[in-house]
Amino acid sequence: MAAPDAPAHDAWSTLARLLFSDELHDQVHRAVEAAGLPHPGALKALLHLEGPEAPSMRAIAERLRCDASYVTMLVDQLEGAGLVERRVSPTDRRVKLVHLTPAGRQARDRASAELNSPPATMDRLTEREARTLARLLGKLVS
Amino acid sequence: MAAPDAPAHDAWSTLARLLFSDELHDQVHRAVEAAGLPHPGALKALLHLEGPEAPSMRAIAERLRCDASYVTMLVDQLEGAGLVERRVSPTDRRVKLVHLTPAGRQARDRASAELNSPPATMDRLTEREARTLARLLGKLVS
DNA sequence: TATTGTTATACTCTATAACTATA
DNA sequence: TATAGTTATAGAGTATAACAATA
Repeated sequence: MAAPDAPAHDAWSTLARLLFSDELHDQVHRAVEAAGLPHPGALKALLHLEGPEAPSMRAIAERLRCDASYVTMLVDQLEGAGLVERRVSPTDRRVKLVHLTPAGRQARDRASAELNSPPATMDRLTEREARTLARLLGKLVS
Repeated sequence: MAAPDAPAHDAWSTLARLLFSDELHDQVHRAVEAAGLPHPGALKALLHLEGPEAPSMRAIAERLRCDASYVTMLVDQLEGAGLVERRVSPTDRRVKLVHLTPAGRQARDRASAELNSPPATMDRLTEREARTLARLLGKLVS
């Protein structure tokens, strides 16, 4: 563990505070509403359907770190809202692949735009500072 | 809303990804355990008791953006664990102020230390970069 | 009458266990 | 027999509504 006065410690603890900020909390809820979803769990599932491959129920459960039975309910809701559809896998009839519908793609994009739109406090940074911030954070997530 | 290619947008979307990472998710749960709390909601409440002023039940509800009745249950749990105590306000007998006990202060500090300890990926930044990052993030949270 | 906090209650989110169908 | 998904059920987390005490 880094010393409590190390720059790395300072940077990280500020980041951690941001996690608990009302700012972020509200933004998630706005994104949930923007996509017309019942709760944040459904949003998380929808955002994980980003890639070109339609994942299986089990694959979704593993990415979300939740139980398979919960994915059943989650996909039931999304399917009820017309955002996804289940298709039986051509290679294994036990497996169901979850495909985004056009409406689902729109909902996901709306939610994504809402989540990624910077909050008002971002105005406190100059353009140059924002660019620096993006670069430094990029090193942490890659 | 900022243009999707603006530096502010880049910075924030990277930040958002980081805040939803499993890394941070796991760290929160370790902090919850370090303080001996039943769930993350209680941790959030405990961390909001940081300042010198003991907040009222209602003030906590507003900061946590939850219902007052839930704060009653939350403070019941914290009080049952000996971490806080309710005191009737001297100026308004309807109001109850929530004070940290010495044990509560210790628990909060343990959780805080766990939450603030930087993960391994922080090593990717030089000391100078970390200092810059801390400064820029600091502008966002103050 | 309006406000603070509590109690009683109900709803939502998530997990465990037992079951069906396919491999 | 083992695996993918579903159903039934139970538990935790959170909200709503009615209430008591104080202002």
